[in-house]
Amino acid sequence: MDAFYASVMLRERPELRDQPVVVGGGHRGVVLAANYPARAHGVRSGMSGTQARRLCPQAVRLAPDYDAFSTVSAAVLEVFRRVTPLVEAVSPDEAFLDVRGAARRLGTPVEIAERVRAVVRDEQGITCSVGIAATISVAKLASRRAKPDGVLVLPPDQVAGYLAPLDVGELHGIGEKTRARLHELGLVTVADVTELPVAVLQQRVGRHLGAHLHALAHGTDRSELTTRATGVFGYGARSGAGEPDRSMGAQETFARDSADRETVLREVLRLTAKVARRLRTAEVAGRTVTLTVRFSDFRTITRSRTLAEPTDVTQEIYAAAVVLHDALRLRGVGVRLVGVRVEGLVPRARVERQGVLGEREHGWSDADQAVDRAARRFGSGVVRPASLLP
DNA sequence: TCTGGGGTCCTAGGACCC
DNA sequence: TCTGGGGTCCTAGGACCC
Repeated sequence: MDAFYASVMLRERPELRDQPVVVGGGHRGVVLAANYPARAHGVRSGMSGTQARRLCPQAVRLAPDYDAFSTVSAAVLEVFRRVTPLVEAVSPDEAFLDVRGAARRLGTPVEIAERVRAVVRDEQGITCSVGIAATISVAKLASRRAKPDGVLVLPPDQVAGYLAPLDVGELHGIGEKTRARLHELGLVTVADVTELPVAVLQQRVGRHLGAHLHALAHGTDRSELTTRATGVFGYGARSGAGEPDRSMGAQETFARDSADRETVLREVLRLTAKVARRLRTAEVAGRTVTLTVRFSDFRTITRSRTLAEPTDVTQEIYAAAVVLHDALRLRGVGVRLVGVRVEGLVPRARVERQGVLGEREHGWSDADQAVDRAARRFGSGVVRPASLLP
């Protein structure tokens, strides 16, 4: 989707279309999306709201409507799945489609692309762009270059010529750090990389990255899709397609840094409850609990603990998080953000709970389930720990 | 009033096992 | 005068993506 979050918000405010509009970027926040007029002023998603306001003070700032994003995201994913079941959703607003099997039914890739674009436009009122190629990374690059509202095809015989003059940083998967490192090595363009044998690349940047970089530069990275829909507002898991997620987590930046243990732990509990609920909804449980703490100076650490068996129980995850927190002995250190993540997820059906002698017949797991039932019936947040009451 | 939140994958060292 | 080699698991950090 083109400028997804901004485009969705502008459906309700069409009069703002030609003005610079920024979604998100409130107090301590970053820009979720900027429409093209705002981008003309240099505003980009991911940029701090402060910086965006400096670049474009006249921009209209809209608060994100996550319900709308989630609805549109699911609808667009459905449009993709009408084309092919081979969909790899990479984010709420983007996916790879393997259309090799759809040709006889739906026509050439370009015809399929135009059809998808028309349906998304007509049904959802937003525009999107499509890149077509034989591999993931080249398709991704083509779609970026097709924006906004366009289609770009890169046939295999044109890939090498197209990639050659580009900066290595344009390759999908080569970020800021790796780009800088490659530049230091004298590898500035994709052509510079293709001149080197894979063994030399591996020797210079490491075995894995070297092989990956070599494939990216030659346009020969993977073409098979993973149907796991990661972090896409949970729709992948809910639709039952593909593998389960590998981890689930939640984190939040405080409105003001806090050095108070009770305040920090209250937030940890709130985040834990949220994550545990998502685990239960997805019918998975996890063994490793990771606590993330970001300090006032932005230094960020993680501490993790692997339990004897997977859990989806709020109090068990929270207990682990508290142990991790207290082991840090923060005492008066300013905390900017805390996060809780559960990894090593397995389907709950596969978890055999080990009985403990003397254990109560009913425990926290029953409490969680009761809370879940109440939430389904009366809305989330109707039952919560007393410490989280306002 | 600098710098969000959701993820995946890789690396590297140490413990542990055979 | 000694301490191999292969594997897995755990932990912490970091790069990257949107």
